[in-house]
Amino acid sequence: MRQDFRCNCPFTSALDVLGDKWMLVIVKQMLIEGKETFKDFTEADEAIATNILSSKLKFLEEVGIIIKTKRPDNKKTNHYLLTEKGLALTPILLELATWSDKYLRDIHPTIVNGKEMESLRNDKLAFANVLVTKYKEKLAATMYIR
Amino acid sequence: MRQDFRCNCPFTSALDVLGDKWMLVIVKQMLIEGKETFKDFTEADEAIATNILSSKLKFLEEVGIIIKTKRPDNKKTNHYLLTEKGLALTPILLELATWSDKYLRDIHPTIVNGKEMESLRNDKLAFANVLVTKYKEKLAATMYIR
DNA sequence: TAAAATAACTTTCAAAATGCAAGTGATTTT
DNA sequence: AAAATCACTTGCATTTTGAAAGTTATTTTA
Repeated sequence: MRQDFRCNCPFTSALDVLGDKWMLVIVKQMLIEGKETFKDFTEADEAIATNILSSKLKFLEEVGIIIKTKRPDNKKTNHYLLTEKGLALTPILLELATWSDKYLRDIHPTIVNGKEMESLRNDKLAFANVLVTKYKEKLAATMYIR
Repeated sequence: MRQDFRCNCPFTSALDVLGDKWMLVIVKQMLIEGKETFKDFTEADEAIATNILSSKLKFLEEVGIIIKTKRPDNKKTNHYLLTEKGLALTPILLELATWSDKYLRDIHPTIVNGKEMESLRNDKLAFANVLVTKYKEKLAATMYIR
């Protein structure tokens, strides 16, 4: 899956990479829901088809947003992890959720609205920092091999 | 074009509406490049096909991100304008551009990097405020009818 | 004021992306 | 050793996207 950019606009170029139904959903599942393995993703609420998942993971890796690793004790299971480039998508994700929270309830009233959402509304930057810190702590605490 | 939501996740729901190649590009063209008319959009760098443009404008209107207006002196030309809900997408757009600026240059070196980008890097919030204020001033200074 | 040009689409058809369901092959687990 | 699991791939139908040409109402120009 080779990447073509429509033009030199930074907005458009971001969307050339991220602008589809799945890319940021997968990143969200990794960052917020702790999903790592192929199976994890297939079991998510969003129910992505395995062939699509496969191609999207490949593309996310090509672009450098994730890397594919294994645990030392298991040759079968792959663990997909966010890189710095991937973790840097956090602010985009949080702005998306903030916008949903405020402007999408009129046409989609069942959007979740729990503690997490409140905490995000309260202090977006702090929320981002906690997420990224926790993610990095998980990486540091676990043995992954490329 | 009816909208279905995959689940109740605020992140995913935002992407159910915005997650494609075109939605946010059109919003960007309106907010940053001052585009208003059907023709304006077809002449942009991104070169959207007219049938796609037509369907996306319809959807943006359905969702409440834009409204379709006319000027009092012209019955032919439509002017598409951002609503509050649409203007509230500004932070998402700026985060996308910021991410491109920092993380996409490795695979796309010709991304523009001028004064605007520097100003955005410098103070994202101020940049957002200027954009939104200017847009609202334009609306206030011009006669549009629904 | 009639003819030409323009704006905003729609239609048609081809190509690409998405999605479902059913494999496959290499580990792991029982 | 057999069964189960994980990470996919394949085949095919459906949906979305895209290019190109056509349509209609309104403006502009000669």
